Amino acid sequence: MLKLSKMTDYGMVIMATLARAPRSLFTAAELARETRISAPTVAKLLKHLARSGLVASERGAHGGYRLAQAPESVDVAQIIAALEGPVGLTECTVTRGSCSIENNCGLRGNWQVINRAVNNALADISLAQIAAPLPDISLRLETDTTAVGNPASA
Amino acid sequence: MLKLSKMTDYGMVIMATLARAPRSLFTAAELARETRISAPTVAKLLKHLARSGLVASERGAHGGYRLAQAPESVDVAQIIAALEGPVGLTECTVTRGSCSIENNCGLRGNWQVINRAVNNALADISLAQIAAPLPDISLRLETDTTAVGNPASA
DNA sequence: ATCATAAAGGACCAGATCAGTCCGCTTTCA
DNA sequence: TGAAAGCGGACTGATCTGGTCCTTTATGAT
Repeated sequence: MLKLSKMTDYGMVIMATLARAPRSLFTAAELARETRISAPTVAKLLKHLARSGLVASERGAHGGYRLAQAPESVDVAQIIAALEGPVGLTECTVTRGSCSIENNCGLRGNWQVINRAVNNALADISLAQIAAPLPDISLRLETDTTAVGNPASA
Repeated sequence: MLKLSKMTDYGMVIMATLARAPRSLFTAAELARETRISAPTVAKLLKHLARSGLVASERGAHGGYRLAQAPESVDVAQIIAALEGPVGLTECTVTRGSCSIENNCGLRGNWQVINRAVNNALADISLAQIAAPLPDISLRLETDTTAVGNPASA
């Protein structure tokens, strides 16, 4: 299905939550409550996000996490990369010599281009757009907006 | 890493091989030899590809597989969809009600747009381009063609 | 007719990966 | 000094993936 891991998905939700109050400090527990994701999982994710510099942490009694950068300057590709490594549809484009066919195949170069195309698609979308209550991004990315319908109103 | 399954990867190699002789009939065994992928695996893949209409099969003594459509009119997104279902980065965009957060999340609509962007990137590349010995596709998709080097010469 | 070839379909298994939890340690503030 | 909160990693159970095998069906050749 070419889907990203649930963890990454959760991570995106957490990032979106942080992005709606970009300057505020949240404890892991608060974020767990807000997102309905289990506390240990949230904690784990936040550690990863902190290590890759997407969120800033403050330790100690009144510690917590906050976004490290403005929501507008973070993109989806970055978040995905932080949580599951760089986008690479095939093994061979990331780790050479990992595929038994490598010699016969000859598609390697082409895959690399495809990866870049996908990556660009993801890099075109900012965290701010993801966090926005609703459409916003529908317009500029695609004319055909089938099935995006969703009657929310802040 | 947002990668597709090895099976899909192999499937792509098989499709590329078929595409280099679009009218010829290949037995599963021949394709296995040519691609260096194990025979049972190739057979399995071909079954899937046949069911989704990307390859045509002929049973019986002189049977085999051939491409069902011209390489130019098949795209990467189709092949991926055939082998691992429709592109959908998150569960919720494919199967509603599968995510425990679904209500709180609010990103669903946005994800759908992202999926479409990725899908378009993949649909922009034809099987013919994938099967081409080399660059071809480098130019039109991306200016930055770092590391596509590969000294093949049919 | 019968046999060999080849695809169709599905059952099956071992191993890897993933989601999720838990622990002990460190830092900060009251 | 103790409570709150992050840090780092180990661990486990369940799911999924890759890969194999077997039986059945269809076709062509002898």
